[in-house]
Amino acid sequence: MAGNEISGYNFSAIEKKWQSYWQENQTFAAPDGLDKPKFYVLDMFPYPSSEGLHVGHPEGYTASDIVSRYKRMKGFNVLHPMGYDAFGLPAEQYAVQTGTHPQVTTAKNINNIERQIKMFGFSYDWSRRLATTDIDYYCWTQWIFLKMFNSWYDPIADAARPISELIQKLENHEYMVSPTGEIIYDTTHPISVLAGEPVGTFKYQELTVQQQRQIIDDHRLAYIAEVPVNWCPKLGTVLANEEVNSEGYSERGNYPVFRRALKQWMLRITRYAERLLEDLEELDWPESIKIMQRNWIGKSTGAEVCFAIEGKDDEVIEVYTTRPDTLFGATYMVLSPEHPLVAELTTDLQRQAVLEYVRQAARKSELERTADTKEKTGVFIGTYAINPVNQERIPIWVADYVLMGYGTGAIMAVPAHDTRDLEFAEKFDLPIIQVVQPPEDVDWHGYVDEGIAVNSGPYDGLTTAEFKKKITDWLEEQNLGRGAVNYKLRDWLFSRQRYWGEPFPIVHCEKCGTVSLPEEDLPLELTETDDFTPDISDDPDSVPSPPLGKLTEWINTTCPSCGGSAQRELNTMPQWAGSCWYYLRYLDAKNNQAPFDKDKERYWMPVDLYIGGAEHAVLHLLYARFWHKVLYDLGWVSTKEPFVKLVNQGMILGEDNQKMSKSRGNVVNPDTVVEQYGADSFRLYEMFMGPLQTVKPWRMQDVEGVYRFLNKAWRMIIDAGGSVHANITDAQPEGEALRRLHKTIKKVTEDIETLAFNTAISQMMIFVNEYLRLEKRSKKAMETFVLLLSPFAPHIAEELWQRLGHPVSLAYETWPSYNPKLTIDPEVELAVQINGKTRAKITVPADSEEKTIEETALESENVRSHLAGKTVRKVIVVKNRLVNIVAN
RNA sequence: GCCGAAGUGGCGGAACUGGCAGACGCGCGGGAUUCAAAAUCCCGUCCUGGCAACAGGGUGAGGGUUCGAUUCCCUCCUUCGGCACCA
Repeated sequence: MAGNEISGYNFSAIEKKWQSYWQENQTFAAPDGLDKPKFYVLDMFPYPSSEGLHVGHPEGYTASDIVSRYKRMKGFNVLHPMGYDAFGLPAEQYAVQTGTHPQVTTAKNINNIERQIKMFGFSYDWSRRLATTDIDYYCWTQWIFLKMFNSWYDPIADAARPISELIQKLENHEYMVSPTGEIIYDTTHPISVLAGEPVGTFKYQELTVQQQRQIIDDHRLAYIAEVPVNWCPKLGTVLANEEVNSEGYSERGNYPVFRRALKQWMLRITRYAERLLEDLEELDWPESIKIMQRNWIGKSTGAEVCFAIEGKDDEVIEVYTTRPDTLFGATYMVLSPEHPLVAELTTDLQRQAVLEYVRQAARKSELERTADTKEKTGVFIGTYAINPVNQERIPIWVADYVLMGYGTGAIMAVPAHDTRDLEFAEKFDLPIIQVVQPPEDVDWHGYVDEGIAVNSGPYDGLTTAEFKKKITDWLEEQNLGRGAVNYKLRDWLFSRQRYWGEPFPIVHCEKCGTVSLPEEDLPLELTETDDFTPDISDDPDSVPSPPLGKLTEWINTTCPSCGGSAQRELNTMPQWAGSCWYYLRYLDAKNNQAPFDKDKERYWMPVDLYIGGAEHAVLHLLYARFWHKVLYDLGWVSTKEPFVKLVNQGMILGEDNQKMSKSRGNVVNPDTVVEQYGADSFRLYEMFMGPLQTVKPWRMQDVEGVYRFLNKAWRMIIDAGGSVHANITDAQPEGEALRRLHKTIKKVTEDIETLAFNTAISQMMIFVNEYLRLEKRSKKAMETFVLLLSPFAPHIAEELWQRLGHPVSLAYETWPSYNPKLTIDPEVELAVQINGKTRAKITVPADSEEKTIEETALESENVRSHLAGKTVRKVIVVKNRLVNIVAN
C-alpha cells in the first residue's frame, strides 16, 4: 500500500517537497490591506497537550484550509492564522508532579503539535503565529484587563465607558449617591424606595475617601467581590461554574469541589446580557448553539413584588416572580439560606433550628445541594408575611431550593402552579390554592402553563397574559412592585490561585486600595520560580494560598499611585482569558505599541468563518463576544460581533463508535495515518467520512478508498514511466467528457461554498473513474481537475500541476468556472410510474414538451400491459424527472 | 424533567424546492492479469421469490396530507449532545 514505487504516486516525497516550497516562497503570507476583498478564516486554536493532536483537530483545520485555498483562487486576500492556547492546568499539574517548569513543558508540547499541524500542509500564514503564554501576547491580555478595570458600564449610554467619566460626573453632581451606596443617575426624580419613604441623597464630595473608592470600585467592569465560589482544595484553586461538572467534581482531575465565600476577581459580563442575547440574531451560527447561548443567558420577564412582614414596619421581603398572575395562590414564602433577612426575621423559638439549617446549607457541596433534588428541605423561621393582594398571613420559610444568586434570593411560593413549590408544600403540609384554570381534562395540581385566572378576586376570568399586565400595573401604582427582567447569567469569576496564568497588573496598597499598574509598566511578567505548588489539602475549610504568594521579592513593590509600599495581586487569570481576543492579535501579531493596529482591524475584521468544536458553544464563544463588545464600546474594534459565521465540526469517534479515549484504547494517532497514506489521503478521508458537522466513526479501512482515488488521479495524468501520460492531448474536451468536466466544476464549487466536502469528493471520484476509461484525455480537462482537487489534496495537486508544465504554485491560479449549459445532458431518462410505482423507463431529449413525454410514456410496452383494462384518469409530467399515470 | 440534533443496505454515507431511494467509498462474492502475491482492471452486491423478464416488500414504529413522502403534519420509540431546583 505504501507509495514507494519510483514512478508512482510517492506521497512522502511529494508532501515534503511542497511543504518546503510553500515555506521558502512564503506562499500563504497574507499582506495587510491589499486592494482585494479580504476573507478571514479562523480555526479554534488548540491547547498544546502532551498527547498532541487527535484526529478531531485536523478535521476542522482541513475544512477551513479547503475554504482558505478556494477563496485565494477566487481572488480573496485570505487571512488564515494558527496559534496556541497555552496557559492552563495540565502543564501546571505536570509541573507540580515532576518539578518541570510549565514553560518547558509548554514549549515542548507546542513544538510537537506544530510539527503535526505542519505535516498536513495547511496554508497558514505562520508569520502570525502566537501563543497565549508569550510575553508579548499576554502583555496585551493584561492591557485589556486594565481597560476593563478602568471602565464601568454606563447604563445611559448602554456601553462601557472609562471610569474617569463616572468620577467626573459624580464630582460635577450630575450623578448622586444613595445612602445604600447606589448611584442615582436621574437626579431630577427623587428615588423611590419600594413600600418605603423616599430618602436623601449624597454628593460625591460628601463621602469619605474610602466610600468614594468603594463606589468607584463597585462599578468597574473588573472588580473584586466576596462571592460563593467553587473551592477545590485538591487543586488549591477556585473554579468557574463551568469547570465543575454536574456531580460536583472538577472537570480537570475530577476532585471534589466545595462552596465557599471568597474574595475573587469578577468580570461584569452580566451588564452585557441583553446585548449578548440580542446580537445573536444577526449571526450566521448553528441554531442549536444560539439556543444554548440564549438558555445560558436565561432571560425571563416578570415582576418584583414587596411582601410586608407581620410586626415589622421597616422591612419588606422583595421577591421576583415570572408569574405575578399567581399572587393569589401564594401560600408561603421562602428565603434562601444566604438571604440577609433570615437572621433578623427568625423568632427566638425557631432560632436554633434555622441557624443549624443555614449552617448545614452553607457547608453543603455543590454535589449534595443538587443531588437530593427529590427531597426538599427547609425550616419555618417563625415569622409571617402579608400577601399584598389579599392581606393573607403566610409563613416564611428558609429552604435551600431557593438560590441567593438569582432574582432577589426570595420567592413567593405558589404550590398549585409550581412543581418545586408543590413538592415542598406536600412535604410540609402547606396549603395549596388553585388560581389558574387549565384546559379541560388537565389537573390543576402542579399545572404550570398559562390558563384562566380563578380564586383571584377581581381578576377572575382573565387570561394569564392579561392578568400579568394588570397586576403589574397595579403593583406599580401601589408602590408595591414593578415589572422586572432577570438573567441566569452570572458575573464571570476571573481569578485562579495558580502559577501558570497571566498575572493581574494590580497592586494592593494600604493607602490607595486596589491600584492598577500604568499601561507603560506592562507586561507584568510571570516571575521565575521552581515552586509551583499551591497549598493542596483535603480540608474544604483550608484557605487558598496562591503559589505567587511565596515569592516575597516579587510580591513587595511600590504603589504606582502614592509610591508607598504595596503588594502585588497574587491570583492569576483563568485559561479562558487568552482565548478571548487571539483572533484580534493575529491581525497584527508583532505590534509592540498596541494589541493591534486599528486600520488593520478595520481591514480584516470580522472573522468570516470560524470553525471549531461544539464544546465551546457557550463558554469561549460567550466570553470572547463579551470582550469584543467591551473593546467595541471603548473604540478598539469596529464590529459589534467578532464571528460572523460559525461552524461546529462533528466529533470523530473511534472504530468502536465510542468517544476516543486513552482508557478505551481506541485513539487514532494522525502521525501513523499520515505515515501510511500521506497527508493528502488523511485530509481527503476526514472530509469524505460524512458531513463536516455530524458525529462519525473513524474506519481505518476506509482510508484505503481515498488513497486509491489519489492513485487513480495520479495514473490518469502520469504514466508508469513517470512522464505525463501519452493519452493527454491538447485537444479540447468534447461531448460527454466535456459535460462531465463542467458538472464537476459546478458540483465542487457549490459544495465548497456550502461546506459539503464529502459530496465534492464523490464528484471528483466520478470524474476520475470516467476519464480513466477515455482513450484520449484533454490536457485542459486534466489541469482543471487538478485545480479543483488542490484545496482538498494540495500536495499531489501542486506536483501534478508542475508536471503538466507550470513552474509556479497553483495557489493563486484562478478557480475554474463552468458553463451552465454544459452541465445538462441532451437526453434524459425518465421513470414512468403507474399509480406511483415505476413500471418503465423512457429516454427523451432534455426539456421535451410535456405532451411529447406523455405520448412516449404511454407507448412504452410495459406501460401498456399494466394499463390493460384500466382507464387513465390523469397524467402528471414532471419535466426531466418522471411521468406518473393515474389509472384504475 | 427541559431544550436541541439525529435514526436510510453488512459499514461510512447520497438524494435539488415533495418527483426513479441507496450516488460515491468500504466490505463482500465472482472473474481477468500473475509462477505466486501485492497493485491494477472487469462484473455483481437493499431484502424476498425467480435462470431471467419481472413481481412483492423496503428510509426507527404507527397514522395523516398528496397523483407521488427519506423529505411536510400528528403520536410514539431509540440514540447522541446540552442544561438541570433560575421562581
